[in-house]
Parts: sequence; C-alpha cells; structure tokens
Amino acid sequence: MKKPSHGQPTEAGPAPLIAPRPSLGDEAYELMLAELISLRIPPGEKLSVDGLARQFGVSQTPIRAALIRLEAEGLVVKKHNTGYNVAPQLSGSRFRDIYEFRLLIEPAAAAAAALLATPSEVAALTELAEEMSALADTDTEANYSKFALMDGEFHARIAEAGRNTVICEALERLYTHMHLFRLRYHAAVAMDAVKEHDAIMRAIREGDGAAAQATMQAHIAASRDRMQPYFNAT
Amino acid sequence: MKKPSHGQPTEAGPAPLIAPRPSLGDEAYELMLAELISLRIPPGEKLSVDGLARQFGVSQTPIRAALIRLEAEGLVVKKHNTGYNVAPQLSGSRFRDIYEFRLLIEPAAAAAAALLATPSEVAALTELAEEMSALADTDTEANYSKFALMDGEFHARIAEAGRNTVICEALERLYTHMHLFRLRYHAAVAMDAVKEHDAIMRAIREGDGAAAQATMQAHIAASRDRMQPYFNAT
DNA sequence: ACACCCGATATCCGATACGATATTCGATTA
DNA sequence: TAATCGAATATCGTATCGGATATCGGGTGT
Repeated sequence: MKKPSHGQPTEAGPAPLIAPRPSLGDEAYELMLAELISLRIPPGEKLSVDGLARQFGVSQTPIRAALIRLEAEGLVVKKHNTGYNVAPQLSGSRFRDIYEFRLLIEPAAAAAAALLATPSEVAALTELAEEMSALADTDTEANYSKFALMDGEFHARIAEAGRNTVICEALERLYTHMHLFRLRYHAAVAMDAVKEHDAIMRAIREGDGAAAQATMQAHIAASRDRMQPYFNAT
Repeated sequence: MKKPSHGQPTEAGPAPLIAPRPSLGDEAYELMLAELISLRIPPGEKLSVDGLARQFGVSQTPIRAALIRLEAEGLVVKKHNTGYNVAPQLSGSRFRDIYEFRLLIEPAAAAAAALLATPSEVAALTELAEEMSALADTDTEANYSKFALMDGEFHARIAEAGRNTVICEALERLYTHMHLFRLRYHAAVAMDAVKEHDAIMRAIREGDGAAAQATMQAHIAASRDRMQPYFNAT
C-alpha cells in the first residue's frame, strides 16, 4: 500500500532514474504488510518487536515505526506495556458497516469514472477485467488469492478514475481489510463477479454515469449477499 | 482524537478506576495534535525530532512515535533523510474532494441517526446545538475556534448515532483537516450554520430519516458554498 | 481441590550515546 | 554571475541499558 499523500499531490517529477533507498522503516512496513495480507501471520498472533528485529536483521527502531503505521491502519493492535498483536478477524457488524459504506461511495465513484476516465485508464481497466475473467476459468487455490488482489485493484482503479483522492484514500484503507476476509472464505469470493464487472466496464466505456452507478451498486450488493452467510452471527 | 479501534469494539469494561499511565508516545501525540489543530505551529513548519524531544523533556522515541501517527493522519509529512514538516494548507482541489465525500456520507449518516439515535443521544445533540446557538450571538475571535470545534463534534455525534463505525472513522479523519481551514477563514465559518443545525435536529428528533438526509445535504452544500470563494484558485 | 499470594522471567517503553549517510549552505573558483 | 566543492548539520539507524509491567509458575493456606 502506497503511503497516502494527504496534501496536494507533489508535482510529479520525472521518474527517479536511480531509485533512492527507502527508509528501513518503510521497508519493514512493506514486508510486514505482505506477511499480514497473505495471512502468513495469522490474526491474533503476538508480534514481538525484539523478535521481528532479529528476524529482519534490523534494529528495533524501524520495526517500531512499521508497527505504529500498521496500527494506524487497524492491521495490528497495541496494548500498552504488552506489545502488538495481529488484529482479530472482522466482526459481523463491521462487515455490514463496510458494505454499507461502500454502497455509499463506490457507485458515485463509478459514475464519476464513467465521465472522467481517460482512454488509457479505460484500456487498463478493460485489460484487468479480462485477466480476471481468464483467471476465473481455472479456479485453483492459488488463483483465488490472485483474483482477490486483482478485484481490489479493479475497484481501486475505478475510484482513481473518478478523480477524488479523498474517496480513493478511504477505499484503500478498506480494501486491505476486505482482502483479508476474502482470503478466509475463498469459496465466497465466487468468481461470479466477472459478469458484474463486465457490466460496469461497459457503462464506463460508454461514458454512461447513471449506468455505471447502478451496475456498481448492484455489484457491491451482490458481493455482500454472497459473503453475508458467513457472518450471520455477531 | 481518540485512537480509532479498527477492530470490533472491545467489550466496554467498567471505567478504569485507577487511571493507567498512558504511554509517553500517546501523550506526545496528544500534545502535538493540540498544537497543530490550534495552528500554534503553522503549516510548513519544520519539526525536528531532536528539538521536540528537548522541548517536551522526553527522549526521541516517543516523539518519533507521535510523528509517525500524525503522518498517517496526514497532519505532517515526512521526507526521508530530511525529517518532518507540518502538512501544507489544503489545496482547492482537495477542498472540493472533501465536500464531495461528505455529501455522499453525512446525509446517509443523518438519516440513520434519525432512526437509531437513543433519547440520550438526541438530548446531547440538542444541547450541543443550543450551546452553539448561544455562542453565535457574540462572535469574538476566541468564540470562532470554539464554534468550529463544536461544529466538528456536532457532526461527529450525528455520525455516531448512525451506528456505523466505518463511517465515523472516515469522518473523524476529515474533521481534523476541516477544522484547520475553518480556523484559517474565520469569517466564512459564518455562524449561519445554526439555523441549518436546527433543521437537522428537528428531523432527527422526529425520527424522520428522509428529512434528516435532505437537511444534512443542504447544510453541507451551503457550508461548501460559504467556503468556496476562498478556494477559487488551484 | 481450589483460590490466593508471591517471585522469576520476558517483554515493552523509554533514555542515551554513537556512527553512517544525506542534505544544506556558504565559500571558492572559473 | 553561475557552478562546483566541502564542511556543518540533521536525520536515520544501531547498540545498549534501566525501569516498569504483564505473564506464568510454584507454593501456601483454607
């Protein structure tokens, strides 16, 4: 996950020809994020600063920095004088809250995208949708998680095309968490999503804001209903 | 600002009778947050870890922690090997993005609040609205900032009454930034808001979701239009 | 058998000192 | 004047230490 630049976008300089070494804190963050979103470190697990420092071969300072950032995103929880733990699984009520939130935001973002997307953005989205479609044919274990990642990117790209950075940032935070429970319930990811994605893409390609909004809303509601059964309790 | 507990709400234990000493990192965070939202440290200002550590009489460790958290909220920006600076003023485009976002979220939250608010929540909201009304009569410099704070709390409380923590957290992040530019342009805060607040409160008291949604939308749009002139450029 | 108290261990929080590296800014030079 | 070089400064990260606290175990008493 990129660091959200909350301020105005820094003027896009030319691509840095020599990659400046990022801070160790940032690297540690990226590594741990990868461990978390792949569930290689299970929810609830204790995260010892000392242990992680030895494991990554760095001192505690960068580890601390990474953990603080992860806590701000809700991926780990901290208890004073006790340390960090991987955040627990999403509760049913939070699941509902997230989908309610998405239903407010994403249809609007899709409508904006239909009006504002550049041809290259549309092309990229179309390609992404096709890759997902191809992936859906052979549903192996490995493909599930790849599909889940691409689904997150698909929605993120649509939001980007909507040209509202506040919306993008808000959704970006959610996608990490959504990805986690999509991984938990492979079956429900149900690659049914591809047909709905096609409908959305058609609307965006035609610049039809109303249709984009409607199809996106239907898609999210359908996605929620596919997952819902797993969260009956709570 | 409270630390958002992204996970499910921890079961509300009884109030801790013996106050556990918070970590110095948390205290440093609170202190610096207060400095920032009051503009006592102006935007763009350099924030030296060493300097802040001496100023607060603590070591660098808690200061680092506080700065990392503030960065995650977009209140300060970090450049590798250069340090931290207070985030710059909001740009015009970000201003528009924020209001677009609020127009999507807050009317829905108000509608939910109209249906779900408990009597005590309604009472607290009513009282808050009345205090603001009283404050609006004598508009001194000091009252402006107090009013701005209460306005933020008013909206936050309504969101809370809507019983969607994801929405609450998303808005909470924005309110800090909104507060900052409300402070910058006192004049535009224009305590006109009180009449609009009354309309919203009436709808919530009567449990009229549709009216709550409509009045909230009108309120935010009006607020945007009051501020808009200050952001013509960019 | 159960509850309670107490001590050992491990960990976190924070302090401090130090080294490596990058940025900044002034001085020198063409 | 403009550009280059070098020293001062600050940050980033390391290493280490001490105090405080949570956790876990064993022992005692009822």
